[in-house]
Amino acid sequence: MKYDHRATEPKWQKAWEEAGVFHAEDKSEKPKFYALIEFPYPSGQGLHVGHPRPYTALDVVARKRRMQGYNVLYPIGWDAFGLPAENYAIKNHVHPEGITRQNIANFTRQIKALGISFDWSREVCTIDPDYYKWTQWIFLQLYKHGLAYKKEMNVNWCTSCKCVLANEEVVNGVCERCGSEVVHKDKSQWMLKITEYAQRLIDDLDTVDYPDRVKAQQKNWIGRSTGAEVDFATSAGDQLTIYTTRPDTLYGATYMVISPEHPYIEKWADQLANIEAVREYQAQAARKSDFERTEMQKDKTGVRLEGVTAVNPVTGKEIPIFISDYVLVSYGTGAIMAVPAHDSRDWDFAKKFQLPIIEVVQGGNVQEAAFTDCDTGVMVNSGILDGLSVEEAKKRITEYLEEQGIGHAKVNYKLRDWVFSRQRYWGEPIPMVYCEKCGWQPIPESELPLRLPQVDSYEPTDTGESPLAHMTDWVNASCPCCGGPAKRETDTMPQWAGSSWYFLRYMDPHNPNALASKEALDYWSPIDWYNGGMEHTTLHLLYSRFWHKFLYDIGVAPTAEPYGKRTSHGMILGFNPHNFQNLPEEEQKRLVEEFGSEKKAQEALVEKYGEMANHPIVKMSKSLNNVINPDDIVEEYGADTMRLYEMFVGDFEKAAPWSTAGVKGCRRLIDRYWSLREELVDSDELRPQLETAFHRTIKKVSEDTETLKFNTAIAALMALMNELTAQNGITRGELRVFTLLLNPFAPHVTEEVWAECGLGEGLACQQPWPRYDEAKTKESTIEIVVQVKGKVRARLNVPADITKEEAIAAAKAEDKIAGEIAGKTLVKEIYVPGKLVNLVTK
RNA sequence: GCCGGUGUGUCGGAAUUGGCAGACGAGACAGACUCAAAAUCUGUUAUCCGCAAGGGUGUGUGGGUUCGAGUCCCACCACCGGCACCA
Repeated sequence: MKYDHRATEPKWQKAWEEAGVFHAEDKSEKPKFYALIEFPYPSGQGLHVGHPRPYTALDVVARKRRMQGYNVLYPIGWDAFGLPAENYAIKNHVHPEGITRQNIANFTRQIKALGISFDWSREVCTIDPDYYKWTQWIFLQLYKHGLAYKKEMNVNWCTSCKCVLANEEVVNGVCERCGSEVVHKDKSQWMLKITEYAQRLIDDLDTVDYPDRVKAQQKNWIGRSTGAEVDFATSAGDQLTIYTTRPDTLYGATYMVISPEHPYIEKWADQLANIEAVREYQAQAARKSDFERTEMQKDKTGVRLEGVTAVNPVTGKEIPIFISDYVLVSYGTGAIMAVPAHDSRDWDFAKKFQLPIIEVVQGGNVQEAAFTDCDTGVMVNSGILDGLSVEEAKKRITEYLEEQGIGHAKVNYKLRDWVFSRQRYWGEPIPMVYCEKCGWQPIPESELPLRLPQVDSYEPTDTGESPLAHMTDWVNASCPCCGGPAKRETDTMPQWAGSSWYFLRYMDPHNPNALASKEALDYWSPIDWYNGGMEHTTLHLLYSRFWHKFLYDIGVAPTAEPYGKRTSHGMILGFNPHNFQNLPEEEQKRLVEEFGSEKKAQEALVEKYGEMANHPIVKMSKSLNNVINPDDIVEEYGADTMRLYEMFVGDFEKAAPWSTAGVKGCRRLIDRYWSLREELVDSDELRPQLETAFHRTIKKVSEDTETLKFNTAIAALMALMNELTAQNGITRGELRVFTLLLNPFAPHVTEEVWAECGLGEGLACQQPWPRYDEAKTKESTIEIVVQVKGKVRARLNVPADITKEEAIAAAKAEDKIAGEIAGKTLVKEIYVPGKLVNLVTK
């Protein structure tokens, strides 16, 4: 009888739910294990085949942990505020909450059909007032601790979303979400002082188990650099302070540059002979979008300030000051000393404006190009620094600046404070009111949650005002301080707010008095294993670490870091139907005939479909018609097959293309497993000829599931299946072990076999995980390879405990080897235990 | 430009970290079953020379270290991800 997944899978899903086997216990003698996946945004498209990959991976781990005797928390929830729902709602004149609830229902159905062992009793949803009450509460704590402030800022503005963006949300000068142009606008915004945590966000990476690429990317984003601030005297009387990472090159500073937004320009306006030209340049710079600015990178522009000059504090020479947009107002002090000899940007600028280039570090030809090497050069033309190395000179000059009181060592970060308000409807209201008399005031905690009001129109406005601003009933409030009239903040929080702490709510999801009880937080923290996408490394992952550190500082969270271990999965991609390699053979032939060669044919495809045609594997998209719907796979092959395939498709950490042929291979494993029942032998033993294979497989599967090598774990199960098929029949004991090993990957069919064959009491997923005996993973006889001068010349079957001398003697005695080495001098004999003998002759 | 990563059969990918390259799966080919097809089962499947036994070559390229290199070192090429006028 064929395995019928359509009947079997829902049956067991229901059985698990009724038995409540995946509920985490609040109080338990067992050790705890908290596994977390990034909770999904419930989009209108429904589940993508990419979603189940991380869910299944941690499900395998969670199920195995339960079998190993852990109290496992593996929760799920919804990151449900967000722009796509809002935009869809606007377009179709419906309320975003309604369609979001529908999407959640659809996601729930799809995820449940996969048999993931989530604890659904702990489901959380960021749009529930009971949930966002605590998101708002955290905001109030941040405010009370001086970490949230409102400030007139030059911010990123997405022209399509009509909304400000955090720096982390601007990618290559365009909006991370919609790809539209990002321009700069001055707006008053709520900001969170993530910069206050910059150093700790770097340092504590040493205490957590994250992939190196994640740590590197976060460090890179935070962008710590060390250098010095130096004061330059100016003819206007003001000190102009600059930041440099190369204080050693101070003697080579031949001019200065300040950013177009630098406040001194206004201050000096009266003294500037060419103020019109300066103003014109400022206006130009302001008009440029981020995208244009990066495009123009190489071409340096600027205007010299006529009427004000500075003095190099070590050479005493008078030097000019320029404004240029290659100096950013938001980094350092917004002003630099320019050392064209040793900085390529300054060099470009100096060449263009014919400024002097003075070599202060020997080792290059500074008239040809800037010499930026810090490791080899020796200081010259540098007074007290002459003869020193760059490293020594940095130290010496910083001491000197401090002695003279004109500078000091300084650390800078690229990280900026987090722009936290959005001019949109569908987000958590910011619990603040503005009173003419008292300024910004937090609303009392007793008034939380501050509910998002129902509105008729929530279209974003071009003026940059939130749609909530039209809701006068809601906007008008009283000041918690003086009782007078006040207005509510009408901007809402960004999507990243609710996801910055959701993992704490899972620990105690229904608590009305706190975001979670102290006992729950103490028991479950930290998260033992968090898996998520690389795309969140400098967004969600960084933001949530920041919030968690804050909650730790105010005594709410018990650990300084939220996640003990972080892993990342690769995306599931699709085949590009426009790439030559993916075309049907006949079509390939036809194109080669038409265009002359494969290369020409591919070029023609690029001509027709664009640059993207060059990539054989691409993201799935509707327009390419290569989207796979998980529902179809579950329907046709079953959830177990889907799960196995997602784990088997390739290296978990790398992107992998979906292949329906590959899915069939996984279904075959299930069918072969299913048919084992028909030859069941009533014995609890592992037969001797299979004992080693079983112990090895238990070891392999146990280990590989800990290190994300799900693909090789499944390969080991397939290999064991091949060995089983080669034997007649299968014992009850063998089927029991195989069933338990396969259970975390394919929970439904294994549950069915467990019950049908009466392999034990209770559910398969509640059995103890199989153990192996290290001694039994080794064969009694082994095959060793005999090499002569590193080339394989023979193979020998020998006892596993053979000594070096015996092995070499056996090798030499072998006919073929004897012939090879006859008459030659043996210069070396190498024996690698259990592996090989290598005889080196001359 | 800077940081991180990858490169292995027709394809997805293995290789206990320096020790038999190509596990496992897909595809293809052949055979069995079938009136036939599908499904299933059994074999073959890196490549070159050879009837065969056997031998040569082979992990992006070029060098090196080593008895031995996919793995380590140096240089380079290609691709992917992140950052990017951050002083």
